[in-house]
Amino acid sequence: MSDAKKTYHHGDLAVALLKAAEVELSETGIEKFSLRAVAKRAGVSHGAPAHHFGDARGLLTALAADGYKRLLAVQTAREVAAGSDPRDVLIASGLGYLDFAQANPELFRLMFNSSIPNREDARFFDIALAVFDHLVDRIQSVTQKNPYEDKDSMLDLMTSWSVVHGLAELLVSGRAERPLNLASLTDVEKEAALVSILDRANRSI
Amino acid sequence: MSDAKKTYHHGDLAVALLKAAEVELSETGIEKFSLRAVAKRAGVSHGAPAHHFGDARGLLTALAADGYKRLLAVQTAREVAAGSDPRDVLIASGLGYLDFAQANPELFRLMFNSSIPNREDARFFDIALAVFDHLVDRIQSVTQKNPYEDKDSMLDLMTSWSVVHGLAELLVSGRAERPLNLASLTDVEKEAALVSILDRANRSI
DNA sequence: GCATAAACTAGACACTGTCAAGATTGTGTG
DNA sequence: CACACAATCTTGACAGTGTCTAGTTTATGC
Repeated sequence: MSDAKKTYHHGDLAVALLKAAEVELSETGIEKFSLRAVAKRAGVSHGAPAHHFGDARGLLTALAADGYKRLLAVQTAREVAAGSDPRDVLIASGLGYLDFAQANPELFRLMFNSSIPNREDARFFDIALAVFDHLVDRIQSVTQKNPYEDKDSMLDLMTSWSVVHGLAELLVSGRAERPLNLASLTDVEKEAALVSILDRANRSI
Repeated sequence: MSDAKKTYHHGDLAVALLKAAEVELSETGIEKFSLRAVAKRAGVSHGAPAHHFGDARGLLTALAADGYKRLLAVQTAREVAAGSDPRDVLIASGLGYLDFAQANPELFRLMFNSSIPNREDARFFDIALAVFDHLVDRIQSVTQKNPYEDKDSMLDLMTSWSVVHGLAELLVSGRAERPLNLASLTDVEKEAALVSILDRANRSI
């Protein structure tokens, strides 16, 4: 966009549209998201996105899939900084989940709170499964059992996932604000509170 | 609607619109919700709802507030059937939360997954607070401390809320389907699995 | 160099929520 | 009972939306 000539053919409109869509999403929110506004933001006609993504749903599916990729990256970044104890790594993985949600609230809502993304889409399905399987690995490191084979271990996984996801939802929607008195907490105190919650829920593992 | 004469003035259009809105919501989903379709369903012109609810957001705020009332009712119904042990009552309260979510998935999503309802609206705010305070009571019965005053007790509350809410989200969105193999479970087995998850997360309380 | 495909534009269509103006009906006051 | 007034509802208009189609421009392969 910056130093690109204004040619008829954009060059890499697909990625430009994804970037524009994310900015549009984070600024206007998912309910007021407009495909035409995205096209305008990318400096292109309102019909252009169709050729790359089919329809609005296609664009948002691609954006959500990219979100999963970044979610996984944030989680693994947290994990490597956590040390080697499997339980610590599991908690760190959860903190990465919370990091991502708070840093990209509208994208998070697109990924989890809306039925817009097409979950049958291959690329979306694969990366979403990869994120789930990553959690499977984290749990297995703690329980020493494969959740896919051991029923109790899968229940542990669902417990762990539920609390992390639920807490993320409560944070993103602002519902955790008052109960946890977040406004008055430093970043360190806030993280301590979140760790404390994750820890309680995972104590039975 | 059934035996009502087709008069110019409807009589109780407000409640008729709420009912129509809920049917419309559950059938078409929140993303394709249409105010004009609701008006048509109620047999009234597209401009009629405005007089009772202002705009679409007003109608959906009222519907969401009604949802909170019913959520609370489902929870208390579960609780009275649970006995007297505070921990059992807390788990039962959570099961009521899950009951409501699964019985009214789109309404649940409207209440928690969208920024459409106006949370500053007095009626919405009051009933939502009542649901939260109900949880406060349930936790206090277990911890013997007031979460509003005792920090640890509030962290217990947030843990409990997070897991219930997160599990509800995973159920409603279909993400819990495969991991828990829900399709092959009887109702009794399914409830046992859910109780098991809630139990694990609340074990530290 | 040229046919063909890809990329993009521009206009049309049906649909949406909201607003304003007018028609109809209920209600309270004399 | 009559009548003014307010509440209720209809109708039409407006700007905005996503998607479709036809046409224009450009890149690519032979």
